[in-house]
Amino acid sequence: MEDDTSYTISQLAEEFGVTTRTIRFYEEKNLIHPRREGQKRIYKPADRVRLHLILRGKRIGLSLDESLEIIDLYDPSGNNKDQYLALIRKIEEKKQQLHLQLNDIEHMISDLDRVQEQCKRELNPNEAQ
Amino acid sequence: MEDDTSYTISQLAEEFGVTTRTIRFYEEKNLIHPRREGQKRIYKPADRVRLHLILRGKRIGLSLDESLEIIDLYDPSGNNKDQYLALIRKIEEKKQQLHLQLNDIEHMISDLDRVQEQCKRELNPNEAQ
DNA sequence: TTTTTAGTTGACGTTGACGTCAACGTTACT
DNA sequence: AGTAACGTTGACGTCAACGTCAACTAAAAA
Repeated sequence: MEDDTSYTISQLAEEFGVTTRTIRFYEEKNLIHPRREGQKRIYKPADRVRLHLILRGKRIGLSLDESLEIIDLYDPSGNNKDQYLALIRKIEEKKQQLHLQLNDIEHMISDLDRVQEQCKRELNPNEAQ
Repeated sequence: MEDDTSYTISQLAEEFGVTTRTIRFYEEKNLIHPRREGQKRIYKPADRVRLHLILRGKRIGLSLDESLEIIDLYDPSGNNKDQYLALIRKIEEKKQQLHLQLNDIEHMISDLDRVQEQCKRELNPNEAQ
């Protein structure tokens, strides 16, 4: 049942539109941990997912460290009750942050909507608003 | 009818939780243009709004240049038909970008929701889900 | 009048996130 | 055996977005 697909560094680079340098840099910063075959890196689906999460994080303005924090929330690396509770709290915090960002973006969009409407009114001053 | 409120640099810094250095830096980058009284900067409500927009941009991961682009969309600095049409298109593009970000964030939130639910299930394995 | 208390202008330092070589090692063809 | 094509490890460069510090000015308070 385990997926034995694997990728080279340039395959992933191509797929996600980043350079190989970038991917190696992420490894240097401990965001990804590909295995080695000889001296070459080989990437498994799990690594691909991590890369995907990092890049999604980047798109919404997270730093690499922040993305790493979120990725770490995915692996329940501890197994006792307290750690689960702590994890749930952390996740709650992250979600709140994200909701704040959602708010900012929604405001920005509706601001732009207003400006756009104003523009259109300038163009057609005669039409009923 | 004009609002003659004005602010010092440190008032704004305090209000928005940034340093005065940051605000001066934004001026150096042509994001804000306060007037001078002697050699001191004096900030008007319009400047405050610009600062607010910049910081909102930062929170959602925009660069200063990107924020500036958006801010510029607010001032219909041109007045002919073509310029309005161009402006409307630009705004549409920005909105689309923002919708993509919205999507990323929503996905991230629902991912975290799932992880959190899974955590809770680990804690109470007996309860009906 | 001296001393705080803002504020100002440089100039240089720093940090994060990579880019850009250079020098080298495999593997795969020809 | 030679030569591409792809990979590797340093090491250094770069750019944005500030931080830090020094040396100065102006106004206000003690």
